[in-house]
Amino acid sequence: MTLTIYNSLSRSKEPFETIDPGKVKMYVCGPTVYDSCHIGHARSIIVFDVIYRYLAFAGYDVTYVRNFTDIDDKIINRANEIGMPPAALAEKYIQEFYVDMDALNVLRPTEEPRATGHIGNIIRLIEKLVEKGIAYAAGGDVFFSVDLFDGYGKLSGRKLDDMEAGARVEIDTRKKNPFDFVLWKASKPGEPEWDSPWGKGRPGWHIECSAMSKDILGESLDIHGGGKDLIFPHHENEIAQSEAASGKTFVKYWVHNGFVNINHEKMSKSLGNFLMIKDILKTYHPEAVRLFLLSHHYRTPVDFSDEAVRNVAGGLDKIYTLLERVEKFLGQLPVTGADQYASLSGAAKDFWSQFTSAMNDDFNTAQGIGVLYDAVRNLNKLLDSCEKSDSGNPDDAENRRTVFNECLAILKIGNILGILSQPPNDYFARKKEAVLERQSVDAGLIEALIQERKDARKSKDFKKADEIRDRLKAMNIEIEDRPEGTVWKVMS
RNA sequence: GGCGGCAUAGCCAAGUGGUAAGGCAACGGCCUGCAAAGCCGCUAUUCUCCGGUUCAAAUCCGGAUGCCGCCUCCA
Repeated sequence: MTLTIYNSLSRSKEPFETIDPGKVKMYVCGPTVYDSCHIGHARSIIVFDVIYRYLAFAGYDVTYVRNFTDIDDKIINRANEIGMPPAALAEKYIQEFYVDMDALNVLRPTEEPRATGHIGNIIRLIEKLVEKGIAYAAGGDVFFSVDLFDGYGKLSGRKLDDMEAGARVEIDTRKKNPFDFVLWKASKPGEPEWDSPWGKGRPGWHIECSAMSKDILGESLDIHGGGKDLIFPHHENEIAQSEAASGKTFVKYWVHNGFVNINHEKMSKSLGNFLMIKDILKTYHPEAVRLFLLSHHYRTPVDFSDEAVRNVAGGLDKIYTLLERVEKFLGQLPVTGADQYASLSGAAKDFWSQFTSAMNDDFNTAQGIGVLYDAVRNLNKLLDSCEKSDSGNPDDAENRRTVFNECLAILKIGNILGILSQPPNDYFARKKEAVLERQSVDAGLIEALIQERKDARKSKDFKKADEIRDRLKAMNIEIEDRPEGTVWKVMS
């Protein structure tokens, strides 16, 4: 089955055919680095991280570019507020961005250009537009003339005539059309500035992406992604600039992810309900955040609530519990590697093929996660029968092969989704640490209580044993009496 | 005013013409000293409502209601 992708431009799913066979040129709008990243950034970046992983897995040679907008009004304003040079502020948040992304197990793109590293290219692109008569200078600024680009509005479905000029933004009288947007902005005293044919200034937001994508990927891209809110005006303007300059189709597939709401409300400054990644990760395991975001189709809105994430975190525990079980059974977990796909057989192969079918249908990770849980249940069942010597396949070697295979399929699915990346012990240990720290509970105390309970059980004092168990439960600690001894876990 | 989206069980959520995935929660069973974990079973004759097309509709078309987003920096 071939990959189909929903294209915002045609508003329909289309078969994915790359410009150059076997190669994918993908550009995704990265953050403007003036503040910490919030859960909305996380969704966008995780969605495209999974798309990147999947395309690479599918055998494409993917060049993935994600930029940093490191010069912008917001950065300058914020820098002035706190009395910091704009460049230093940008650098600070770029470093913070990497901390968040590494924590979320996001792969580094092929290239991560910064706007300030492409000023020369940006100026050349603007010059080209001015030469073509599509852009015009006015008092140190340069504007793009939307009336002179025929396709303006084709991505967002807007017609210039239908839009309310000046409805929410003051009309600049120097503009020929109120919807003309700025390509180059004259600098005010004390602001970061670069020399240009129009005087000292800095680039407008939209032109940065057009210039950087062109420099690194060329005039035509396969995929351009970003949040839904970027469709207008940002991506509409990118199309206008790039296509006006090159005369070629800028992007084949426009991919946009939906928003994250918080308790049914949009994140906004006025509500003060921005959830920053670094704060969320204090409470939830990063893979739980990934699994939560990916359990909704990327184009639909997601409502973030503690209850919803906690439910998903429970599901992740379940999968790691299985991995722990497999590790015990096999001695070690299978290692994922591209060459091992061929070895998948039987049920493992079926699950894997169901997963890729889901992914081939416009990256339907929600459906794919359903397959993952099916595979988990199946493998648990198999281990149940393996552990009972009187039933199941008596051939131990055959059982081990099957367990290995099915576990490999699960890990491969996890690898595409960017989860199940840790040894189960580390996963549970990390959860334990987080909770113990939050509740200031001592692990030694827990061990002591478990030992005390063990003694009580040995002497058949079940009343006392149950009391200890209740006491641990009150501490959010759950215990399991396994054949090999009692283990404890933190409840999600 | 213009453009667009969504409505599926107690909750979350897939499913875009062939007879309702999955997760969480609840309940019954196996297992267990009792639990937990795991497994099995059970949980939507039905997909906001009203019409229409079709042998066949949650899926397509028309209408109604409700919720939401974009048009301003925004992932």
